[in-house]
Amino acid sequence: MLELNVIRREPEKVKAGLRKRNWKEEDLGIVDRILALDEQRRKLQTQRDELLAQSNKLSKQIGQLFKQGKREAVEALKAQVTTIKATLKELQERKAALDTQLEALLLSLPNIPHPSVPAGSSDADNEIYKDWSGALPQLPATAQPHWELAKQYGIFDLELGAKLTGAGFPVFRGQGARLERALINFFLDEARAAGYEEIQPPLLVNADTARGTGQLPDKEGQMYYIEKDELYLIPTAEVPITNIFRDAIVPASALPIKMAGYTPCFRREAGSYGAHVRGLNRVHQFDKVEIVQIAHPQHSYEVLEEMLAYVSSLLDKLELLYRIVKLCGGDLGFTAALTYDFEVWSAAQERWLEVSSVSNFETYQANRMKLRFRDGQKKTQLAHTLNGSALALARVVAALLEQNQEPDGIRIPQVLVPYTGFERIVRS
RNA sequence: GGAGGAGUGGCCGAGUGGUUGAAGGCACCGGUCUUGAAAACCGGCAGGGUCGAAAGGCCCUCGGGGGUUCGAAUCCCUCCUCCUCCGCCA
Repeated sequence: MLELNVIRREPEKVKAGLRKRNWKEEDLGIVDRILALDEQRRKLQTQRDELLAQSNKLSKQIGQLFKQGKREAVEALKAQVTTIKATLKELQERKAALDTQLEALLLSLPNIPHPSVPAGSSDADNEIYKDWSGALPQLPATAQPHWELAKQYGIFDLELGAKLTGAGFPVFRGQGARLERALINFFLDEARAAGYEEIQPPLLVNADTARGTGQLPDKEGQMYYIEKDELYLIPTAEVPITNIFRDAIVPASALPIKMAGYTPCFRREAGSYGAHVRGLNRVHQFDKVEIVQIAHPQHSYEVLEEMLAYVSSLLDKLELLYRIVKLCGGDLGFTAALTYDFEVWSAAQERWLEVSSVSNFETYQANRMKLRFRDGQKKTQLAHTLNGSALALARVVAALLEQNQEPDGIRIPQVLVPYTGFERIVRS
């Protein structure tokens, strides 16, 4: 949620941000509507507060008079307060209505893109931030996409998942399951070495938590919802981990706070069709290690760089080819100010697969969560939140399988061997 | 799931209708003292909204919501959470 005082102070900047997100001119009026509502709300509140002050004062007097036993005076004042209360009730109702309206409008406003975010309407307009420098490898003509390899080597089984649950729920088996577990452990160990506290959060969250990071109300349809208990399955560990600090005030000296956690992620997303969703390209449940940082506003972009370097180091260690893409205004998520995607080269599919998304949300999430820090004096200030996948497993597995396929098996990157306990995946 | 108990500021804890946004203690911050530190002493120390150039004023918040009352941390209703016992269970 954008800060109201930012909208008050710089409405034009907010509108410019919305334009970058390709909002139509006629929709920008929301900013003015918010300002108008805010103005009304403040007026109403001033009136209300004055009446409350009067009534509080009279009530205190009544208390004193009562002690002195002045019954008639008490009755007269009581009548006065009752009159005030009647007016007050009406004001309260109007204010509550305004508050609700204002809140709804504020929730519907996305974050303002960082100045460096390129213009554009779709992923085709994203800027290549760091390209793969070498030549893309040519696999032999016999090379298989990962879903074929999965069948040959018994790595995962989507049909079996469909039997147990439905489409998009892979069942990993044998060496495939061990590879999955190896990657999770590798990523967690790396994160710990980089100074992240390991977190194991709940996989189900309540509405307050889902709202805090911005999944509600914007992306309600993307989450699985358990109606009976009013709980949501997490689409990413970002949600519970960032919300650890919801309604918290931390000392400035504690920043940056670094946390990492492994969780399965659940996505209902309708998705597209065809080859782009085959195999592990797009599934309803996948594993991911997420890194989250809570940073001082002055340093959050340095932190973002640090996170980029960290994710790069993981991909380097896994010997995967990747590039980094800076998302354009049209592709940028609702809550992010700046996002870099990491895309890994899927050799057999001859396309780039997104394996990580690293974002700075500035104060957008913090404002919803009331996540603040206390600076030098007494004042509290909203912190910046950042997160990134480090990494999303399913697609990393897809790329690893394809890139490392050899006639007699699939080679495991050196760094993973201590985790898998085997050097090759072979036909069973 | 059943029965009982409890939820007060960063923590402990007093407070059962009238200057209580809340005693006292701990922690923390500043100061005095000290060569320095500790101890002792003095002072400060909730968040938010709103008005104001500022100083400061006013309003809201004692688990959440609603109600009774001129007035509620204190009474009533409801929901949530935690604890104890029983049941069930990985």
